[in-house]
Amino acid sequence: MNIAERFKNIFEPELIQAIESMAEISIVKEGDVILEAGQTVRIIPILLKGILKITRIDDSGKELLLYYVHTNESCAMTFTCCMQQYPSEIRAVAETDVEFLAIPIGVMDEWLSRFPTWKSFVMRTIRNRFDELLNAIDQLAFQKLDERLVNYLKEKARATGSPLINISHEEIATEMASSREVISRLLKKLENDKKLLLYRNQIRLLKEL
Amino acid sequence: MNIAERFKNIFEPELIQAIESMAEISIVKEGDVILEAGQTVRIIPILLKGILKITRIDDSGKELLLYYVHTNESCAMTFTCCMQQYPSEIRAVAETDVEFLAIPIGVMDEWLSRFPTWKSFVMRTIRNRFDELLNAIDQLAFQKLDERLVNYLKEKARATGSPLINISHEEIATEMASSREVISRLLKKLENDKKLLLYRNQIRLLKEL
DNA sequence: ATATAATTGTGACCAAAGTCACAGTACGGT
DNA sequence: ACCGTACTGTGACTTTGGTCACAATTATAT
Repeated sequence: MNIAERFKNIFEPELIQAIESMAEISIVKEGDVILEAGQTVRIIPILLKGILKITRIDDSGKELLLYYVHTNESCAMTFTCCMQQYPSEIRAVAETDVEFLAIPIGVMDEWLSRFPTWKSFVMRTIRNRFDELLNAIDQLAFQKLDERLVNYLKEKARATGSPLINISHEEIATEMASSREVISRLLKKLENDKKLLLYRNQIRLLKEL
Repeated sequence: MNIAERFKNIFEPELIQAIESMAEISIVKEGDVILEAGQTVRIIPILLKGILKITRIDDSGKELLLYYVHTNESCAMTFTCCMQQYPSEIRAVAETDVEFLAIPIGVMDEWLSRFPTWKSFVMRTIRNRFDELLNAIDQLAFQKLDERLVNYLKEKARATGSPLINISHEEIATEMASSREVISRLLKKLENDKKLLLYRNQIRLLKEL
């Protein structure tokens, strides 16, 4: 699908033209790091295909999943970072193979005044990310680990569109800033409760979950 | 201090004029709720005096302090909420007596395109609030309660500009989504370690903290 | 095919945090 | 001065989650 076709419902024609003339298409493989914490933000990504995973890294290297960026979405952090050339606070990794439009950050300021649809897109994105960060905070502050795990699995399934999740217990533990043994035990309990099925490097969520 | 004087370094003259013609000044007392979770956002507040406390409320009523809004600052949530008239995700309470400019949300969209200094103010605010939410997430995900408590106390002292904090253990427990007994014990330990002094409804932070 | 590495399962133990119960203390109002 | 209430301190216990140790299983590479 070309850019004009894809965005004709959310961006005005002049903006689509501007995007076509300024943006480059980037393609990265699953697992590739798009943006490392601390790096300076150089482009605004708009996803054409695939899923980005946004995580927060602790000084000691521990990690926590914040949210996913889906097709036709962008990452709010880059908007605000790029306005003043701040370094990134987060890490963005390709959760699947990913194709995205890379828009140079220099146009941000001008587009914001010039294109109403860009302004709404930016504001909508920022709002969604705020909500997701608040959701992460809710989970951490108010939920126990077993509830967080169920939520994590459901989100993962929703993001990938499949109840079959390919991941090891170790990876889950990392993304939830917990430890492998604890996750293994909680998963086993969920399996005993007929909420899911466990395989090696794979989990099948059942409708009971 | 009048508005023109106060904002002459961050807002352009036309914007200051616009603010003067559109904004009302509101005065609220310590403890007053400016915005309740779920309420629709009707104004953008810019603080002239005092401190706002922004908290997140759980379904079950549990609470968590997110951040403070200081003089000359605004709250990013309202920016993004008001663009599309969403209900508020957070509660805003006057931590001290507060005086603020109430700007009707209708002007937001136009000002964003029309005044470069308003655009930077909005973006800077959003960026700061993102950072603060990320900080809250770091605390919850990676720090133990005793470290969080120390951090909480330092923030409180910084916000109010005094090492003498007027608060009960119960209130601290609420704002940290913990329980009173645990907070009492941790505070006692900090007192034994000569990091602070405990009084009734009052805590004095020592320089050793 | 076999060795090696990665993954999973589990028991035992520990540490952190929450809960319960209750006592003692300080404060505010009459 | 006295009473009722809010606040603080603390011991005992429970739950949750993290750590250690080690076994069993499955995948991968040579």
